[in-house]
Amino acid sequence: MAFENLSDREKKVLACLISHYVTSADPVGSRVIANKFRLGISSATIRNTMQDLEEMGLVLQPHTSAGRIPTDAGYRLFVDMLLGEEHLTETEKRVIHETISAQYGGIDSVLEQTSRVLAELSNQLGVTITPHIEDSVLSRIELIHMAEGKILVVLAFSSGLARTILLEIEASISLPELNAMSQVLNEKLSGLPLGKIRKSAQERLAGTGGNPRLLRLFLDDDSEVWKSDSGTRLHIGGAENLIMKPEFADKEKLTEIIRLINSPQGLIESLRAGDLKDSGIVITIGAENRSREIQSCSIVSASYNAGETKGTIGVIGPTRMPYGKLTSLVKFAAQQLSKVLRNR
Amino acid sequence: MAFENLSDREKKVLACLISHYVTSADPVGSRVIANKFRLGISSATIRNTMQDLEEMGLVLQPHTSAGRIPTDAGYRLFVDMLLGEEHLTETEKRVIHETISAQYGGIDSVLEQTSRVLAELSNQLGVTITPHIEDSVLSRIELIHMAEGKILVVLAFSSGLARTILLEIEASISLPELNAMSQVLNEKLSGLPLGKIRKSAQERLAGTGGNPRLLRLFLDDDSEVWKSDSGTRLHIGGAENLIMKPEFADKEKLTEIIRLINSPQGLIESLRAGDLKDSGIVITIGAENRSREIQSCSIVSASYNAGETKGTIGVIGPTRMPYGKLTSLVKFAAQQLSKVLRNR
DNA sequence: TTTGTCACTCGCTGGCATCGAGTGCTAAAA
DNA sequence: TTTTAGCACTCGATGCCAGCGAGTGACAAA
Repeated sequence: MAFENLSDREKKVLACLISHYVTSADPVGSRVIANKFRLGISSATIRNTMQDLEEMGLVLQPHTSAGRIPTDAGYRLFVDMLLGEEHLTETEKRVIHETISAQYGGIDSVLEQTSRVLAELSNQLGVTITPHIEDSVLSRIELIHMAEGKILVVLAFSSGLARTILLEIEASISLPELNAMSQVLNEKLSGLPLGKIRKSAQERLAGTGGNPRLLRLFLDDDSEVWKSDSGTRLHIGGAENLIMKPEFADKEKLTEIIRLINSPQGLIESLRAGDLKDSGIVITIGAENRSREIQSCSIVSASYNAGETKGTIGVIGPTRMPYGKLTSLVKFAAQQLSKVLRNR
Repeated sequence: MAFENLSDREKKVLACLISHYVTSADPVGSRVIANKFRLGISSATIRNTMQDLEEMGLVLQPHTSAGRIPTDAGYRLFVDMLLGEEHLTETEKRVIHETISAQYGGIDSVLEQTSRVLAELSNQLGVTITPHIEDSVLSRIELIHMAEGKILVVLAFSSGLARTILLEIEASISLPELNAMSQVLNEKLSGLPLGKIRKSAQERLAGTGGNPRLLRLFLDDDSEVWKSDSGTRLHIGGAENLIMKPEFADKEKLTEIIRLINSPQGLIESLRAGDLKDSGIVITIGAENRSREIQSCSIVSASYNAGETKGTIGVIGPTRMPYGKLTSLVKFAAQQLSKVLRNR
């Protein structure tokens, strides 16, 4: 759709309408725009313009004799063409900085705090995903005998990330066997990215001897050890922020989104979807989302760097959200996060 | 309060009232009880009885000319004296059994599944806490060099539980130094329960030499390594179940409880409180709860065994809950969980 | 092309009467 | 003495209706 031929006035009216609707949550009438934004045109003119916008599918009337609200397409146009950068206040920057940096306890703790600060400052859902280790390079693998039949596998990645997997094995494994296996794994696999290891472990480890039962745990294509998502964690903060929003006055809707929060697989995909395209901010509006349950919501997300790999953070809320503000927020938080993780 | 002198009839009426109210959520009138439960007495008699119950503070009227609803004290009496064991259906037992047993991926995954199945079968919040390792005996401690300035500490407990802590240290530590420290720690500390280690690490490790910077990480009273709660995790399932309950029609209430779910420290304490007293089922009703935010809710909880230590599982919902059913449910789930964890 | 004006639409609000579930009380019955 | 039937009364819930007002579309004037 070629919306470039929107007149200047049409753009302005759309922008004002969205800007007002985002805070009021009520259909916006021509008079409100005329009074609040002083565009130098009368409400009657604005009415005509709004009629045009409606024909283009950018706004709609919930019912006759109501004001207009933006459609998904309206938001899209706004985000693509009309979005002005909104700066964060110094206070906001400071809060983000302090929250994200002053952390002990590893990356998980940092990400949890980040999701909270995102939620708090946006008054939406704040979401963070642990780094996607698919392309992370394995620097070292350690096997530790925990108890009879239990082996702890520690994967250390050159990005500084660690992942532990507890394996269970029926056979009893002697310490020398374990050490031998550990050495073999390091020789054959370290220096390779995890994704490659998963696909080629079978060939690379074939014929290396060692305890066959133990070996088998590392060979399978779907071995727990090499699954890149097995340790992926999603932190979600601010679920309470959604409750008060009029969009979720309907309990069915609320139920749906709360359920979504608790079964995060789909959400992880939705959030990561943007990563591939771009390393900057990705905004997904309403029905553009893949999973049906979230099609009345928008996502503003960005990637952060953790060593050589990337993770995703973002904000989720109803399509009626302050895109400009959230863009700055998410961008700044992602930068801070990358900075903090680099200094580790 | 001596409620033993309740007449047989009063007990019956209270039990019927609660039983009906639990499913209807509406104040229960005398006529409903007379018709539904066929006690052989007229509604007028029941009215008189209910008046007596109200004087005793066991039921109350939300407003004149409404039926009665149970008070916290009413539920308490019901739970203590009138609770009949309600058996689970075979289907329910099977679902629990299958969900809890067929699990890979360590105890965390099992507990998460457990919280979900509890939520699903109870239609309330299902909650599980990881085992309380305060009294767990350390069987082995391993130090692994992850990256420059990063050391992974692996604690293995004789119960078969493992915990990993990522430490950061400014100094660069050589491999021999690390191994030496590891050996010292094992010699001095293994065989001791974690709680004791925390209190006495300073004395026990004094004068053992080794890299002082490294050593210091294990000496502090509040060292991350020995904190028994640092790895405690709370799994909560079924938040969506609460939304539809009339008790949470008030958005403020709902907000409060959702917020509680996301900041679980208080919840952990509330849930563990019962553990100390008893190894069986603990039922905490309404205002009996410590933390204010949860005083309109009840908790049905039980301990499970994980080796020599214990954890807690439970169900949380409005005081209007089917205590009999939930008791059986939580008890059975705890048994299954203990069984599964023993076979690991 | 823009603006002022006006008739019209339609959701929202508040008042009012009605309904009915449920009670407490009293007097009769057991 | 205890239970029951009957009855007047309370009070929240429901439904209806009128009035309000925000907002529109259309049209004629600027």
